[in-house]
Amino acid sequence: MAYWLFKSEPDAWGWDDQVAKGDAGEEWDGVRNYQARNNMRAMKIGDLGFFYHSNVGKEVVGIVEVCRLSAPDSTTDDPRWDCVHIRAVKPLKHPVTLEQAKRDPRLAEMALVKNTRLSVQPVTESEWKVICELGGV
DNA sequence: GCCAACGTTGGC
DNA sequence: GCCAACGTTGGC
Repeated sequence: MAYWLFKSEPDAWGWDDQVAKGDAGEEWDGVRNYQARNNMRAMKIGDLGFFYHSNVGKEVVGIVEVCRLSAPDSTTDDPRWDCVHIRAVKPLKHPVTLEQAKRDPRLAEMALVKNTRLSVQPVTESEWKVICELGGV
């Protein structure tokens, strides 16, 4: 079981939009970055991830699950890009802000803190537990 | 709205 | 294969 983090600007695609898709989930399209794509290619069905709101909120708001392996991105004809589908699992009781993550020494090495521009990131098991703890899950 | 950080592109 | 120019992301 691996853990991940998905970033989205809530104005474009937010947690509420994700929840509205229900168990069917939704294609995580639009990624045009090799590192992010490679992370998605490494995902397996059932892997869990955090749903992070960038720009507006700057906080982890929920937990999602990978429900379809990486496949061609329907928003482009460029064969280089593909993406997984994810579905909402549950919200965090208390969203965990970027500020909180920066303040917690246990999260100092987290990609969210160190590599702010990567839109799909791996999360270690210990980081996962810390965020869940802070989020009241 | 600005700008720093970073990734990608393209000329050489 | 290097590196300058450019575009994009995302925090502030």
